[in-house]
Amino acid sequence: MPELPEVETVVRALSGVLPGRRLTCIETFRDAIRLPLASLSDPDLLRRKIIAVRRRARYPIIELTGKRALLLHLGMTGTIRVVPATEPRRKHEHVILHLDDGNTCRFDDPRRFGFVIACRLTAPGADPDELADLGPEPLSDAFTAEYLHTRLCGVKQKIKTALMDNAIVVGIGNIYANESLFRAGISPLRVAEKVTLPQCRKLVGQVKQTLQAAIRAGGTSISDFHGVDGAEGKFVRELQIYGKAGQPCPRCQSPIRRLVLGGRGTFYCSRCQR
DNA sequence: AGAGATACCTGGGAGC
DNA sequence: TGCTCCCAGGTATCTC
Repeated sequence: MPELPEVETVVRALSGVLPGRRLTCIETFRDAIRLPLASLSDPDLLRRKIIAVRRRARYPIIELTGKRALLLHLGMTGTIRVVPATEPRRKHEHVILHLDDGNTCRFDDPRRFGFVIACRLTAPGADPDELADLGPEPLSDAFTAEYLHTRLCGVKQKIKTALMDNAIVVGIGNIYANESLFRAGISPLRVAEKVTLPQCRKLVGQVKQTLQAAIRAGGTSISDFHGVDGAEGKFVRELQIYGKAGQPCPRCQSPIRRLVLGGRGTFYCSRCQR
């Protein structure tokens, strides 16, 4: 499943091959995935040159000339690949961008939780308005203990829910929220505003370390994709708590608990996490 | 307004 | 073995 490290990897790969190419045609194969695909039919997008591929949170942005851009999200199962136009279309390829060098950039997503939309930019290099409400990047200098502590002031949600709120900090999914809270020794059930500044220090540090470890491990955090090219994610081996209900806590050996928070599986040690 | 719940979707695993 | 059921996840949107 694409988490922030995977999106970063995809964006780096695309930025090596797409800039400089022109869009000659955009094919869509259904009306909508997570969002309608109608905005891709705008003829104004064609013949424009791709000038950059970048990332904000988990959204890849393919920037075109004329302050236009394609905004993407990989959802749960989305993948992007660049292959020759002659390659047969796969079952779940919903969008195919045709390039002026005979290649295509294809968006494949079996579960259709992702999307591709066309948008406008206020200036070259700017983020689209659609991303205006996003919080800071977790690996940036803007994500500090002081920031988090201030931001959690008055928040009655559980800390785990708050940590996954993109308005507070972007890119922390369910797996990294569980792992970071365990490593910081903070219960996912703790009310967000009750998390102290020293605890925020631990938490911010563990969020950064966990994400960086995932990037070093090659990204993929669960083994959804084994088989195709054997590219099973290595970070799954480093998980300490996620998916381990009933198993002994790696720190104190008491059984790991599971409950559902905000509709998501939540794993924690009631002894190590307070 | 803030917080919680729900819809969206399908492959894969568990259980019968 | 083959069938059914349930679950996983992020985000937009709804409801209270």
